[in-house]
Amino acid sequence: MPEIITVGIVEDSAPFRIGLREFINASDDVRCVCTYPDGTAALADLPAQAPHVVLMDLQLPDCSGIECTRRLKAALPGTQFMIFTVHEDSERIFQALTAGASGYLLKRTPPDGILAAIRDLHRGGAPMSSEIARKVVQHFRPQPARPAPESHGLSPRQEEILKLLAQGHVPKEIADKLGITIETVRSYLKLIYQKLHVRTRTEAVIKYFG
Amino acid sequence: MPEIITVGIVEDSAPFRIGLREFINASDDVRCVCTYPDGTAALADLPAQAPHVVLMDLQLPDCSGIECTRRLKAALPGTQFMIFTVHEDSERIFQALTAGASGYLLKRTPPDGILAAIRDLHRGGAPMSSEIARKVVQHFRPQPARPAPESHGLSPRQEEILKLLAQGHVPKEIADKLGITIETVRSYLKLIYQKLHVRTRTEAVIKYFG
DNA sequence: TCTCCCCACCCCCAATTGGGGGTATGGCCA
DNA sequence: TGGCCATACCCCCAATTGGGGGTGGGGAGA
Repeated sequence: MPEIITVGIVEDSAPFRIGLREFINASDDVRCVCTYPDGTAALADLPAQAPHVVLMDLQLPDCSGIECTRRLKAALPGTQFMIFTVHEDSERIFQALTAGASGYLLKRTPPDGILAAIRDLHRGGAPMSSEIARKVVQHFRPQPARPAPESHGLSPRQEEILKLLAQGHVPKEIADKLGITIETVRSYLKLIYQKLHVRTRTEAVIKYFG
Repeated sequence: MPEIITVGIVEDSAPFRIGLREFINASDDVRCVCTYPDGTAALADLPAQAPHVVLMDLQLPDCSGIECTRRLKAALPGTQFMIFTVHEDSERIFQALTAGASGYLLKRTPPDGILAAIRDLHRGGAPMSSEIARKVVQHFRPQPARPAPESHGLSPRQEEILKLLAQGHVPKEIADKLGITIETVRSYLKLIYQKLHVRTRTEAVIKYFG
Protein backbone atom coordinates (compact mmCIF):
# COMPACT_ATOMS: atom_id res chain seq x y z
CA MET A 1 0.00 0.00 0.00
CA PRO A 2 1.82 3.11 -1.16
CA GLU A 3 1.68 6.24 0.92
CA ILE A 4 -0.50 9.06 -0.40
CA ILE A 5 1.60 11.93 -1.69
CA THR A 6 0.23 15.30 -0.58
CA VAL A 7 0.67 18.26 -2.87
CA GLY A 8 0.33 22.03 -2.53
CA ILE A 9 -0.12 24.32 -5.53
CA VAL A 10 0.92 27.96 -5.82
CA GLU A 11 -0.42 29.34 -9.09
CA ASP A 12 -2.09 32.64 -9.89
CA SER A 13 -4.28 31.50 -12.75
CA ALA A 14 -7.49 30.22 -11.20
CA PRO A 15 -8.59 27.95 -14.08
CA PHE A 16 -5.15 26.45 -14.28
CA ARG A 17 -4.94 26.01 -10.53
CA ILE A 18 -8.32 24.34 -10.26
CA GLY A 19 -7.76 22.19 -13.30
CA LEU A 20 -4.44 20.99 -11.99
CA ARG A 21 -5.94 20.17 -8.62
CA GLU A 22 -8.80 18.22 -10.14
CA PHE A 23 -6.47 16.30 -12.37
CA ILE A 24 -4.15 15.43 -9.51
CA ASN A 25 -7.02 14.35 -7.28
CA ALA A 26 -8.25 12.04 -9.99
CA SER A 27 -5.18 9.88 -9.37
CA ASP A 28 -4.98 7.11 -6.82
CA ASP A 29 -1.83 8.10 -4.96
CA VAL A 30 -1.55 11.88 -5.13
CA ARG A 31 -3.76 14.39 -3.31
CA CYS A 32 -3.78 18.14 -3.63
CA VAL A 33 -4.32 19.36 -0.06
CA CYS A 34 -4.03 23.10 -0.58
CA THR A 35 -3.83 25.73 -3.32
CA TYR A 36 -2.83 29.39 -3.24
CA PRO A 37 -3.21 32.16 -5.80
CA ASP A 38 -0.19 34.14 -4.62
CA GLY A 39 2.97 34.05 -2.50
CA THR A 40 1.51 35.82 0.51
CA ALA A 41 -1.23 33.26 0.95
CA ALA A 42 1.23 30.42 0.47
CA LEU A 43 3.71 31.80 2.99
CA ALA A 44 0.94 32.25 5.54
CA ASP A 45 -0.68 28.85 5.34
CA LEU A 46 1.49 26.35 3.52
CA PRO A 47 3.90 25.67 6.43
CA ALA A 48 0.92 24.48 8.48
CA GLN A 49 -0.13 22.09 5.72
CA ALA A 50 3.39 20.77 5.14
CA PRO A 51 2.63 18.81 1.97
CA HIS A 52 5.20 16.42 0.57
CA VAL A 53 5.47 18.32 -2.68
CA VAL A 54 4.78 21.90 -3.77
CA LEU A 55 4.12 22.91 -7.36
CA MET A 56 5.26 26.50 -7.71
CA ASP A 57 4.48 28.87 -10.50
CA LEU A 58 7.16 31.47 -11.12
CA GLN A 59 4.87 34.28 -12.17
CA LEU A 60 3.00 35.36 -9.05
CA PRO A 61 1.21 38.69 -8.57
CA ASP A 62 2.90 39.72 -5.32
CA CYS A 63 6.34 38.18 -5.26
CA SER A 64 8.48 35.92 -7.40
CA GLY A 65 7.98 32.20 -7.09
CA ILE A 66 11.72 31.95 -6.55
CA GLU A 67 11.67 34.11 -3.44
CA CYS A 68 8.56 32.30 -2.29
CA THR A 69 10.32 28.97 -2.75
CA ARG A 70 13.35 30.17 -0.83
CA ARG A 71 11.29 31.16 2.20
CA LEU A 72 9.04 28.13 2.18
CA LYS A 73 12.00 25.79 1.79
CA ALA A 74 13.58 27.38 4.85
CA ALA A 75 10.41 26.69 6.83
CA LEU A 76 9.87 23.23 5.32
CA PRO A 77 13.25 21.65 4.60
CA GLY A 78 11.64 18.26 4.12
CA THR A 79 9.21 19.41 1.47
CA GLN A 80 10.18 19.04 -2.18
CA PHE A 81 9.56 21.98 -4.48
CA MET A 82 8.89 21.75 -8.16
CA ILE A 83 8.89 24.84 -10.32
CA PHE A 84 6.08 24.78 -12.83
CA THR A 85 6.31 27.51 -15.37
CA VAL A 86 6.61 28.61 -18.98
CA HIS A 87 9.99 30.25 -18.44
CA GLU A 88 13.01 28.36 -19.56
CA ASP A 89 15.78 30.93 -19.42
CA SER A 90 18.92 29.71 -17.71
CA GLU A 91 19.04 32.52 -15.20
CA ARG A 92 15.68 31.68 -13.70
CA ILE A 93 16.41 27.98 -13.68
CA PHE A 94 19.57 28.39 -11.65
CA GLN A 95 18.00 30.87 -9.29
CA ALA A 96 15.18 28.42 -8.69
CA LEU A 97 17.57 25.56 -8.01
CA THR A 98 19.64 27.61 -5.60
CA ALA A 99 16.44 28.71 -3.89
CA GLY A 100 15.79 25.10 -3.00
CA ALA A 101 13.72 23.69 -5.84
CA SER A 102 14.52 20.11 -6.83
CA GLY A 103 12.33 19.84 -9.90
CA TYR A 104 11.60 22.13 -12.83
CA LEU A 105 8.76 21.42 -15.22
CA LEU A 106 7.58 23.42 -18.18
CA LYS A 107 3.85 24.00 -18.36
CA ARG A 108 3.62 22.34 -21.67
CA THR A 109 4.35 19.05 -19.89
CA PRO A 110 1.48 16.58 -20.49
CA PRO A 111 -0.66 15.80 -17.43
CA ASP A 112 0.67 12.28 -17.12
CA GLY A 113 4.17 13.69 -17.04
CA ILE A 114 3.22 16.00 -14.22
CA LEU A 115 1.99 13.14 -12.08
CA ALA A 116 5.07 11.10 -12.93
CA ALA A 117 7.26 14.02 -11.96
CA ILE A 118 5.49 14.43 -8.63
CA ARG A 119 6.06 10.77 -7.84
CA ASP A 120 9.69 10.98 -8.95
CA LEU A 121 10.27 14.07 -6.84
CA HIS A 122 8.76 12.39 -3.80
CA ARG A 123 10.98 9.33 -4.37
CA GLY A 124 14.05 11.56 -4.22
CA GLY A 125 14.50 12.29 -7.91
CA ALA A 126 14.84 15.65 -9.59
CA PRO A 127 12.40 15.67 -12.49
CA MET A 128 13.11 18.23 -15.17
CA SER A 129 11.79 18.84 -18.63
CA SER A 130 14.28 17.84 -21.29
CA GLU A 131 15.11 21.42 -22.20
CA ILE A 132 15.76 22.27 -18.58
CA ALA A 133 17.95 19.24 -18.00
CA ARG A 134 20.07 20.11 -20.99
CA LYS A 135 20.57 23.65 -19.79
CA VAL A 136 21.54 22.41 -16.36
CA VAL A 137 24.04 19.98 -17.82
CA GLN A 138 25.48 22.58 -20.16
CA HIS A 139 26.17 24.82 -17.23
CA PHE A 140 28.81 22.34 -16.17
CA ARG A 141 30.74 22.69 -19.40
CA PRO A 142 32.24 26.20 -19.36
CA GLN A 143 33.97 25.28 -16.12
CA PRO A 144 36.84 23.08 -17.20
CA ALA A 145 38.87 24.55 -14.34
CA ARG A 146 38.85 21.54 -12.06
CA PRO A 147 40.33 22.84 -8.85
CA ALA A 148 42.93 20.57 -7.32
CA PRO A 149 41.83 17.00 -8.00
CA GLU A 150 42.94 15.26 -4.80
CA SER A 151 46.44 16.58 -4.42
CA HIS A 152 46.93 15.89 -0.74
CA GLY A 153 49.02 12.80 -1.58
CA LEU A 154 47.39 10.47 0.90
CA SER A 155 47.74 6.72 0.51
CA PRO A 156 44.53 4.72 0.04
CA ARG A 157 44.54 3.58 3.64
CA GLN A 158 45.21 7.08 4.90
CA GLU A 159 42.37 8.42 2.84
CA GLU A 160 40.09 5.70 4.14
CA ILE A 161 40.84 6.73 7.68
CA LEU A 162 40.32 10.39 6.85
CA LYS A 163 36.95 9.54 5.38
CA LEU A 164 35.92 7.80 8.57
CA LEU A 165 37.09 10.81 10.55
CA ALA A 166 34.92 12.96 8.33
CA GLN A 167 31.97 10.78 9.26
CA GLY A 168 32.48 11.75 12.87
CA HIS A 169 34.14 8.59 14.09
CA VAL A 170 36.58 8.72 16.94
CA PRO A 171 39.92 6.88 16.51
CA LYS A 172 38.82 3.94 18.63
CA GLU A 173 35.77 3.41 16.45
CA ILE A 174 37.90 3.60 13.34
CA ALA A 175 40.20 0.94 14.71
CA ASP A 176 37.23 -1.34 15.38
CA LYS A 177 35.68 -0.66 11.99
CA LEU A 178 38.91 -1.44 10.15
CA GLY A 179 39.91 -4.32 12.38
CA ILE A 180 43.26 -2.77 13.35
CA THR A 181 44.56 -1.49 16.68
CA ILE A 182 44.08 2.02 17.89
CA GLU A 183 47.82 2.50 17.89
CA THR A 184 47.88 1.96 14.16
CA VAL A 185 45.10 4.44 13.68
CA ARG A 186 47.01 6.93 15.78
CA SER A 187 50.07 6.42 13.63
CA TYR A 188 48.03 7.11 10.52
CA LEU A 189 46.51 10.20 12.04
CA LYS A 190 49.95 11.61 12.74
CA LEU A 191 50.92 11.09 9.12
CA ILE A 192 47.66 12.58 7.87
CA TYR A 193 48.14 15.64 10.07
CA GLN A 194 51.63 16.12 8.65
CA LYS A 195 50.50 15.79 5.05
CA LEU A 196 47.50 18.09 5.45
CA HIS A 197 49.44 20.54 7.64
CA VAL A 198 46.91 20.38 10.46
CA ARG A 199 47.08 19.59 14.16
CA THR A 200 43.72 18.13 15.09
CA ARG A 201 41.07 15.78 13.81
CA THR A 202 38.70 18.66 13.42
CA GLU A 203 41.05 20.60 11.17
CA ALA A 204 41.68 17.52 9.08
CA VAL A 205 37.96 17.07 8.55
CA ILE A 206 37.58 20.72 7.57
CA LYS A 207 40.36 20.29 5.01
CA TYR A 208 38.60 17.17 3.79
CA PHE A 209 35.36 19.04 3.24
CA GLY A 210 37.00 22.20 1.95
CA MET B 1 8.94 9.22 -41.21
CA PRO B 2 11.37 9.73 -38.33
CA GLU B 3 15.06 9.64 -38.93
CA ILE B 4 16.90 6.55 -37.73
CA ILE B 5 19.05 7.29 -34.67
CA THR B 6 22.49 5.68 -34.92
CA VAL B 7 24.18 4.51 -31.73
CA GLY B 8 27.70 3.44 -30.75
CA ILE B 9 28.42 1.40 -27.63
CA VAL B 10 31.61 1.37 -25.56
CA GLU B 11 31.31 -1.35 -22.94
CA ASP B 12 33.84 -3.92 -21.75
CA SER B 13 31.42 -6.67 -20.77
CA ALA B 14 30.78 -8.69 -23.94
CA PRO B 15 27.41 -10.18 -22.91
CA PHE B 16 26.18 -6.79 -21.83
CA ARG B 17 27.46 -5.15 -24.98
CA ILE B 18 25.87 -7.68 -27.29
CA GLY B 19 22.64 -7.78 -25.36
CA LEU B 20 22.33 -4.03 -25.45
CA ARG B 21 23.00 -3.95 -29.19
CA GLU B 22 20.41 -6.62 -29.90
CA PHE B 23 17.83 -4.90 -27.79
CA ILE B 24 18.45 -1.56 -29.45
CA ASN B 25 18.28 -3.08 -32.93
CA ALA B 26 14.95 -4.64 -32.09
CA SER B 27 13.47 -1.14 -32.06
CA ASP B 28 12.11 0.65 -35.11
CA ASP B 29 13.97 3.89 -34.88
CA VAL B 30 17.33 3.21 -33.24
CA ARG B 31 20.25 1.29 -34.74
CA CYS B 32 23.48 0.27 -33.09
CA VAL B 33 26.12 0.80 -35.77
CA CYS B 34 29.28 0.00 -33.81
CA THR B 35 30.45 -1.47 -30.50
CA TYR B 36 33.81 -1.41 -28.74
CA PRO B 37 35.14 -3.33 -25.75
CA ASP B 38 37.62 -0.65 -24.65
CA GLY B 39 38.65 2.97 -25.04
CA THR B 40 41.47 2.34 -27.49
CA ALA B 41 39.22 0.64 -30.01
CA ALA B 42 36.60 3.35 -29.63
CA LEU B 43 39.09 6.17 -30.10
CA ALA B 44 40.47 4.50 -33.22
CA ASP B 45 37.23 3.76 -35.02
CA LEU B 46 34.30 5.65 -33.56
CA PRO B 47 35.11 9.03 -35.17
CA ALA B 48 34.79 7.37 -38.60
CA GLN B 49 31.34 6.02 -37.68
CA ALA B 50 30.10 9.28 -36.17
CA PRO B 51 26.90 7.91 -34.64
CA HIS B 52 24.29 10.28 -33.29
CA VAL B 53 24.59 8.88 -29.80
CA VAL B 54 27.29 7.01 -27.86
CA LEU B 55 26.58 4.87 -24.81
CA MET B 56 29.72 4.93 -22.69
CA ASP B 57 30.60 2.63 -19.82
CA LEU B 58 32.79 4.22 -17.17
CA GLN B 59 34.69 1.09 -16.24
CA LEU B 60 36.91 0.33 -19.20
CA PRO B 61 39.99 -1.91 -19.11
CA ASP B 62 42.44 0.55 -20.64
CA CYS B 63 41.29 4.04 -19.74
CA SER B 64 38.43 5.71 -17.93
CA GLY B 65 35.22 6.26 -19.81
CA ILE B 66 35.45 9.88 -18.73
CA GLU B 67 38.76 10.45 -20.47
CA CYS B 68 37.49 8.51 -23.48
CA THR B 69 34.39 10.71 -23.60
CA ARG B 70 36.49 13.86 -23.40
CA ARG B 71 38.60 12.87 -26.42
CA LEU B 72 35.73 11.58 -28.52
CA LYS B 73 33.60 14.64 -27.80
CA ALA B 74 36.48 16.81 -29.02
CA ALA B 75 36.56 14.83 -32.29
CA LEU B 76 32.76 14.61 -32.58
CA PRO B 77 31.18 17.75 -31.15
CA GLY B 78 27.83 16.92 -32.72
CA THR B 79 27.59 13.49 -31.15
CA GLN B 80 25.70 13.13 -27.91
CA PHE B 81 27.33 11.05 -25.17
CA MET B 82 25.47 9.17 -22.51
CA ILE B 83 27.31 7.64 -19.59
CA PHE B 84 25.98 4.21 -18.78
CA THR B 85 27.36 2.82 -15.55
CA VAL B 86 26.77 1.54 -12.05
CA HIS B 87 28.69 4.41 -10.43
CA GLU B 88 26.66 7.17 -8.90
CA ASP B 89 29.21 9.09 -6.87
CA SER B 90 29.03 12.82 -7.35
CA GLU B 91 32.67 13.20 -8.31
CA ARG B 92 32.36 10.94 -11.31
CA ILE B 93 29.08 12.46 -12.39
CA PHE B 94 30.51 15.95 -12.57
CA GLN B 95 33.68 14.81 -14.24
CA ALA B 96 31.58 13.05 -16.86
CA LEU B 97 29.43 16.11 -17.46
CA THR B 98 32.42 18.41 -17.80
CA ALA B 99 34.00 15.88 -20.15
CA GLY B 100 31.10 16.45 -22.52
CA ALA B 101 28.49 13.86 -21.61
CA SER B 102 24.89 15.05 -21.77
CA GLY B 103 23.19 12.01 -20.29
CA TYR B 104 23.93 9.78 -17.35
CA LEU B 105 22.07 6.52 -16.88
CA LEU B 106 22.52 3.91 -14.19
CA LYS B 107 22.77 0.36 -15.47
CA ARG B 108 19.79 -0.68 -13.45
CA THR B 109 17.67 1.39 -15.85
CA PRO B 110 15.04 -0.84 -17.51
CA PRO B 111 15.54 -1.44 -21.28
CA ASP B 112 12.58 0.71 -22.25
CA GLY B 113 14.07 3.54 -20.28
CA ILE B 114 17.34 3.17 -22.16
CA LEU B 115 15.62 3.53 -25.52
CA ALA B 116 13.60 6.48 -24.25
CA ALA B 117 16.78 8.10 -22.99
CA ILE B 118 18.49 7.64 -26.35
CA ARG B 119 15.59 9.33 -28.10
CA ASP B 120 15.48 12.11 -25.53
CA LEU B 121 19.21 12.68 -25.87
CA HIS B 122 18.91 12.86 -29.63
CA ARG B 123 16.06 15.36 -29.36
CA GLY B 124 18.27 17.63 -27.30
CA GLY B 125 17.38 16.50 -23.80
CA ALA B 126 19.68 15.39 -21.01
CA PRO B 127 18.32 12.12 -19.69
CA MET B 128 19.49 11.18 -16.24
CA SER B 129 18.46 8.59 -13.72
CA SER B 130 16.55 10.10 -10.81
CA GLU B 131 19.42 9.64 -8.39
CA ILE B 132 21.79 11.37 -10.77
CA ALA B 133 19.47 14.28 -11.43
CA ARG B 134 19.06 14.91 -7.74
CA LYS B 135 22.80 14.92 -7.18
CA VAL B 136 23.28 17.32 -10.06
CA VAL B 137 20.64 19.65 -8.70
CA GLN B 138 22.00 19.49 -5.18
CA HIS B 139 25.53 20.25 -6.26
CA PHE B 140 24.18 23.15 -8.21
CA ARG B 141 23.64 25.03 -4.99
CA PRO B 142 26.96 25.01 -3.18
CA GLN B 143 25.77 26.89 -0.11
CA PRO B 144 22.01 26.98 0.11
CA ALA B 145 21.84 24.76 3.16
CA ARG B 146 23.09 27.66 5.32
CA PRO B 147 19.84 29.47 6.13
CA ALA B 148 18.89 26.99 8.84
CA PRO B 149 20.95 28.07 11.83
CA GLU B 150 18.02 28.28 14.25
CA SER B 151 17.10 24.66 13.81
CA HIS B 152 19.64 23.43 16.35
CA GLY B 153 18.53 26.03 18.92
CA LEU B 154 21.95 27.44 19.74
CA SER B 155 22.28 30.81 21.42
CA PRO B 156 24.24 33.53 19.56
CA ARG B 157 27.30 33.00 21.71
CA GLN B 158 27.13 29.22 21.29
CA GLU B 159 26.86 29.61 17.56
CA GLU B 160 29.80 31.97 17.53
CA ILE B 161 31.90 29.36 19.27
CA LEU B 162 30.72 26.66 16.93
CA LYS B 163 31.71 28.82 13.98
CA LEU B 164 35.21 29.22 15.37
CA LEU B 165 35.37 25.46 15.88
CA ALA B 166 34.40 25.04 12.24
CA GLN B 167 37.34 27.23 11.29
CA GLY B 168 39.66 24.73 12.89
CA HIS B 169 40.35 26.56 16.12
CA VAL B 170 41.13 24.64 19.26
CA PRO B 171 39.28 25.65 22.46
CA LYS B 172 42.24 27.56 23.84
CA GLU B 173 42.44 29.69 20.71
CA ILE B 174 38.71 30.35 20.88
CA ALA B 175 39.07 31.56 24.46
CA ASP B 176 41.83 33.96 23.40
CA LYS B 177 39.90 35.18 20.39
CA LEU B 178 36.77 35.89 22.43
CA GLY B 179 38.60 37.20 25.46
CA ILE B 180 37.10 34.65 27.84
CA THR B 181 38.66 31.80 29.79
CA ILE B 182 39.08 28.33 28.42
CA GLU B 183 36.80 27.02 31.14
CA THR B 184 33.96 29.08 29.75
CA VAL B 185 34.63 27.78 26.30
CA ARG B 186 34.58 24.26 27.65
CA SER B 187 31.25 24.88 29.31
CA TYR B 188 29.84 26.12 26.03
CA LEU B 189 31.19 23.14 24.18
CA LYS B 190 29.43 20.79 26.56
CA LEU B 191 26.16 22.59 25.91
CA ILE B 192 26.73 22.58 22.17
CA TYR B 193 27.46 18.87 22.21
CA GLN B 194 24.24 18.24 24.08
CA LYS B 195 22.16 20.32 21.71
CA LEU B 196 23.68 18.87 18.57
CA HIS B 197 23.71 15.33 19.98
CA VAL B 198 27.41 14.85 19.34
CA ARG B 199 30.38 13.89 21.48
CA THR B 200 33.38 15.56 19.90
CA ARG B 201 34.46 18.79 18.27
CA THR B 202 34.84 16.98 14.99
CA GLU B 203 31.28 15.72 15.00
CA ALA B 204 29.99 19.17 15.88
CA VAL B 205 31.83 20.67 12.92
CA ILE B 206 30.44 18.00 10.62
CA LYS B 207 26.94 18.85 11.81
CA TYR B 208 27.72 22.50 11.22
CA PHE B 209 28.75 21.84 7.64
CA GLY B 210 26.07 19.23 6.99
C1' DT C 1 70.35 -5.99 -4.42
C1' DC C 2 68.93 -2.16 -1.94
C1' DT C 3 66.33 1.36 -1.17
C1' DC C 4 61.59 3.57 -0.48
C1' DC C 5 56.99 3.45 0.76
C1' DC C 6 52.83 1.42 2.73
C1' DC C 7 50.82 -1.05 6.33
C1' DA C 8 50.64 -2.47 11.11
C1' DC C 9 52.06 -2.34 15.65
C1' DC C 10 54.31 -0.70 20.19
C1' DC C 11 56.05 2.60 24.04
C1' DC C 12 56.22 7.12 26.62
C1' DC C 13 54.50 11.64 28.07
C1' DA C 14 52.44 16.21 28.37
C1' DA C 15 48.42 18.32 27.17
C1' DT C 16 43.85 18.37 26.03
C1' DT C 17 39.25 16.74 25.95
C1' DG C 18 34.72 15.37 27.57
C1' DG C 19 31.69 14.54 31.43
C1' DG C 20 30.38 15.44 35.95
C1' DG C 21 29.70 18.58 39.40
C1' DG C 22 29.26 23.67 41.01
C1' DT C 23 28.76 29.35 41.52
C1' DA C 24 27.39 34.03 40.15
C1' DT C 25 25.46 37.84 37.41
C1' DG C 26 22.14 39.86 34.54
C1' DG C 27 18.09 40.06 31.36
C1' DC C 28 13.44 38.73 30.23
C1' DC C 29 8.72 37.95 31.23
C1' DA C 30 4.70 36.50 33.47
C1' DT D 1 8.82 38.33 42.58
C1' DG D 2 10.37 34.19 41.04
C1' DG D 3 11.50 31.29 37.42
C1' DC D 4 14.17 30.62 33.25
C1' DC D 5 17.95 31.21 30.44
C1' DA D 6 22.36 33.02 28.62
C1' DT D 7 26.77 34.26 29.89
C1' DA D 8 30.97 33.48 32.42
C1' DC D 9 33.68 31.19 35.57
C1' DC D 10 35.63 27.20 38.63
C1' DC D 11 37.07 22.22 40.19
C1' DC D 12 37.90 17.17 39.59
C1' DC D 13 38.95 13.06 36.94
C1' DA D 14 39.24 9.40 33.54
C1' DA D 15 40.09 9.02 28.96
C1' DT D 16 41.78 10.54 24.84
C1' DT D 17 44.74 13.09 21.87
C1' DG D 18 48.92 14.64 19.65
C1' DG D 19 53.88 14.39 19.33
C1' DG D 20 58.01 11.96 19.93
C1' DG D 21 60.39 7.88 19.50
C1' DG D 22 60.71 2.77 17.67
C1' DT D 23 59.97 -2.35 15.24
C1' DG D 24 58.72 -5.34 11.47
C1' DG D 25 56.98 -7.31 6.93
C1' DG D 26 55.95 -6.85 2.17
C1' DG D 27 55.77 -4.91 -2.42
C1' DA D 28 57.45 -1.71 -6.23
C1' DG D 29 61.31 0.20 -8.49
C1' DA D 30 66.03 1.50 -9.47
